[in-house]
Amino acid sequence: MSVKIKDLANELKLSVATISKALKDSHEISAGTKKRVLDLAKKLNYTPNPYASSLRKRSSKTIAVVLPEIADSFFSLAINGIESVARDKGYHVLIYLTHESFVREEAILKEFQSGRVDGILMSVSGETSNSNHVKEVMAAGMPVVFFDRICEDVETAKIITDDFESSYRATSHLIKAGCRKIVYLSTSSALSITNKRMEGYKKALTENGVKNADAGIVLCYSNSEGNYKIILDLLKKKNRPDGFIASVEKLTTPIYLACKDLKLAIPGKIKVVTFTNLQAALILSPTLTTVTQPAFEMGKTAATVLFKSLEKRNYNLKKEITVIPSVLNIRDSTKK
Amino acid sequence: MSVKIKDLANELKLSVATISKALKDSHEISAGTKKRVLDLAKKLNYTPNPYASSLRKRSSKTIAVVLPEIADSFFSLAINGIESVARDKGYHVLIYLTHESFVREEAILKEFQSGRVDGILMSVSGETSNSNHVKEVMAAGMPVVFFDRICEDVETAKIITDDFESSYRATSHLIKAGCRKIVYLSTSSALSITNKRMEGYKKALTENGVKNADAGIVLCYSNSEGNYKIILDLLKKKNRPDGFIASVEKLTTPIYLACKDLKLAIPGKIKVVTFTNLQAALILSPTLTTVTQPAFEMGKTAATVLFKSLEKRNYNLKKEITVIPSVLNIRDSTKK
DNA sequence: TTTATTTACGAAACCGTTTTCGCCGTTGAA
DNA sequence: TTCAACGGCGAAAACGGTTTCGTAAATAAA
Repeated sequence: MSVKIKDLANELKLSVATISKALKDSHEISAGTKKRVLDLAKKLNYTPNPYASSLRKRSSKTIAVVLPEIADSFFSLAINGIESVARDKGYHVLIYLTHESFVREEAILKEFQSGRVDGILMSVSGETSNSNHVKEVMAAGMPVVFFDRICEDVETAKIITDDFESSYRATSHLIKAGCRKIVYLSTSSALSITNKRMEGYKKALTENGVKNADAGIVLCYSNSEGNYKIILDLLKKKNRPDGFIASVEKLTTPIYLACKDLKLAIPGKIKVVTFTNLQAALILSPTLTTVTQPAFEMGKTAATVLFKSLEKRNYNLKKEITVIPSVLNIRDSTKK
Repeated sequence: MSVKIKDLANELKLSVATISKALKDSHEISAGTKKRVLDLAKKLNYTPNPYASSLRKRSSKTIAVVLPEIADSFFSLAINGIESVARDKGYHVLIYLTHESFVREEAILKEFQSGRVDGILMSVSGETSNSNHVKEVMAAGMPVVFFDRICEDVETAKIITDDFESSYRATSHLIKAGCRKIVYLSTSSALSITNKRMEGYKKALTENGVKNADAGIVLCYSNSEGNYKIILDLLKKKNRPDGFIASVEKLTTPIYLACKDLKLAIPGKIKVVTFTNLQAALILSPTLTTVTQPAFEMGKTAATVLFKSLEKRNYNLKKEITVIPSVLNIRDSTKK
């Protein structure tokens, strides 16, 4: 059994109250006593029981990070950002994966009513179209900060990137490179970021005289083989696309594979741009034009905003939207 | 303030003891009472305070995962595996990143003396050569399961892959493909997995008559530009290597870039194999021969083993070493 | 009928900290 | 000299569950 305050108290002939105060450098305790306590604590290797303290203080010094999955390099980087500031602030971070399932997301959030965490950072699942579960936990006094995949109708802080603009830029770039039949490959249609990206895509098209911009939007399922098949079929059509804009990282492999298998040259026959943070974009052949999101920074500022609200109790999280721009890295896959 | 057992007790004119027992379906409580309690609990949206319960039961239903970083696709997959079984078992998972720093790792482990978690899954940092911090927390009764990057001198369960054999296979494959000057690109020399891989590499070389196998081992630093420079310099030498075996994923990009910049054809002038789980290996050009580790499975079984020891108190973690083999995916980057 | 056992529940201790409040002795001001 | 203020500490009540133990009534065994 580990050493507790009581043990220190017995050893030093002091009360537990005194020990507790001494350990947190209270002004009520004399310098001499403090030193005796600290020395003994170090000697006996005392570490406070976090659960006792959390129970009494009604604060856990831990936050939850709720994500769809970590398969994507975006979330890997985001977690790194989150963890780095959490560690600075002395917070612990619990991680929960929804695996893109709404019911899981609901179940996870419901648990947070209990006060297990002091705050929540989340990126919603692809199935999430309803935000009652989030509103409920917020109504119970739990601060929530969204990053990347947000719920637009929930009034709280949101850290996003310029999905509309970057998609608009990427699409415009394809058009300037000579594409006339650009297909936007999407996954979940429920997500606000997907929709914003689609809007950016559509705006670029309509600005360039394309009537039916919706026609170029193709939904891709989750599993890898299915997506390959979809893309392959697209490319086999007589009126095949001459440009792809892939809204998620994992579509890159099926696109490149399908083009290779059909011997369609990139960028000769078809140009490609992907939303991704993969470093390997540099060594694909051709090198891949990407929209890279500021994943690390988004995680970092999401955490920073959350901690700000945890530290100052009257800090208002509502309506605070931070936009960190993505960058379009033009490479060979969209060469004229 | 959220609803607690006392509230339920008052409402139903029962004692808190009865409520507590009813909620966990104790045989001491009649079916009728149980139903009344459960119904009211659901109606009032009661969620138990985890800290109160953890304090009393001296178990937290949470585990810690201590990792170097999540930059690598290996750890992303491993976390997915860990989380999936943790969720099944009703456990929570705290995540800690050492960023390859030994002092961080020490500080993190020290915190676990307090009983914040019931068990630890870890993959040690690249700087970790000494295992006292692990032994210390284990001496305090905390179960630890290593996966992938283990401490060999700590007696506990370890989930590893066949680093020696897979490296041996990869190197032999390069030799069979005609390579005579194979360089092994390593990062941390402290890690047991790095060393095992080096041993596999050396065995393959010496079996094939190479005298000074150590000469082919090159240490790469952590940052990307530095590694690029090292590789570039290697390739510029008059007696340049004709084969690379890269021990970590992140070396892939600098290798391909350097070869491209020097116009050295892969696999014509130099053949490459990398330890990686990157899906993009399929679409590199040439496609990359890889040693892929069973990352998801390793995470999953590490968690499974840990939970087994948590459930049965007398379960012996010592000496239980599980080896899950890696697979060598032969692709074009090592073509004859 | 008496005794033993079971059923269904409550009182209270307990987990390890934090925090309020009160006490005693010393010091400063009046 | 008296009273207020203060410094340094301890007693005890929280925090919200869990668990042990006791007990009264109901049932079973004798």
